[in-house]
Amino acid sequence: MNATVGQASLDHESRIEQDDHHAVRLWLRLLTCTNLIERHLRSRLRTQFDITLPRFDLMAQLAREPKGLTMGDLSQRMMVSGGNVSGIASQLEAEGLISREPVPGNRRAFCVTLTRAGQQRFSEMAEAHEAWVAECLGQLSGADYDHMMSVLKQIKTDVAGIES
Amino acid sequence: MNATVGQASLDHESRIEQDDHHAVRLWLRLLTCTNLIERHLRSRLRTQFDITLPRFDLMAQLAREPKGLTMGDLSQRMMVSGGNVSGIASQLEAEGLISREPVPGNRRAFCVTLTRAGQQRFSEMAEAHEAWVAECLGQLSGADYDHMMSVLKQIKTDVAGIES
DNA sequence: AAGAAACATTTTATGTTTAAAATATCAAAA
DNA sequence: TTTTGATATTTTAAACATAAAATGTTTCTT
Repeated sequence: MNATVGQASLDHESRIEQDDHHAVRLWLRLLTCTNLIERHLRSRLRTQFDITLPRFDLMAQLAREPKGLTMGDLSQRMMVSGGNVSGIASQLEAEGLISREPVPGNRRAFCVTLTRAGQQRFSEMAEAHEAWVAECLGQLSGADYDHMMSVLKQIKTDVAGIES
Repeated sequence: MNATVGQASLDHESRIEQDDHHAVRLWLRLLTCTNLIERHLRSRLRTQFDITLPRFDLMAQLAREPKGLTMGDLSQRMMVSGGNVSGIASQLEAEGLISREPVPGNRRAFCVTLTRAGQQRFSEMAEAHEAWVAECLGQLSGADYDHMMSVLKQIKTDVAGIES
């Protein structure tokens, strides 16, 4: 009894294990893809603009918010630790690409904005960056694109819902 | 002329720009999802097993190849630099979880394998790890799963095809 | 065999990232 | 007021990551 190993004969427990394996396989592929693209973008940013991905990322966040962001905002949006933002911002400030000015009503916070030079520099990089990303993901059909967006949104929700 | 801004009236150039924006949006969502999951797994590995993700990753590669792998193999499979593997392996070796033995026919290479303790330890971690991943990705339907796998495969191919 | 080239790994220097401790500020209650 | 607790940031220490140089081994050519 129970000698058949075909898929139809799998008991509940085995099916769960099977699903777990599937999930891991999907996770690994997801990770590999993301790493590949990230590595590609990182390398292009370095060779073409002599900038690192984290620095570009910080500038991108600021470019979206002309009124500026606090260090904490940046940390949250970039999903990295505060100490990390602190270091990256110091460098960008030293290069004159961003400015950190005190917030009138709150002496704890800094308001970080792109300087004029930073805006200029970023707009050049952003155009190239968009093209590089399109090179990586532009082959997808509209349907594939929509499907990915919706599935990823669900994953995002699922993960956020897990109690830590 | 050309006053209409509806989607149907977009010229070729605008449509390309539009697609580029779409690609960036998909890329950012992909990145966010991956980071969320990676962060989650990293944190669980630390709290439950007091191990880092790179160390777990190295052990996972070895667990799949009972005959062992060389340092170069590990570097390639983990997609990190050789020096990096060297450092991580040293630590795992010091903890007695892996062993590095010379290869009979090739005095340049080392054959890295899990020790018995390493196998034991890894199998405990792997079971938990699978469940955590399933927690993140297990809500997807079979169709969603298949679709993701195929789209990600295509992306992988596309990116690999870009001349660096 | 001798030399050149490729290979496998480690070491070194530099930089990134995180968690946690330290510093300083603010807001509200006793 | 002053204490408490929350907030915003920086600093520090440890792990991780890369590139490039150094070391030793193998293979290929001549």
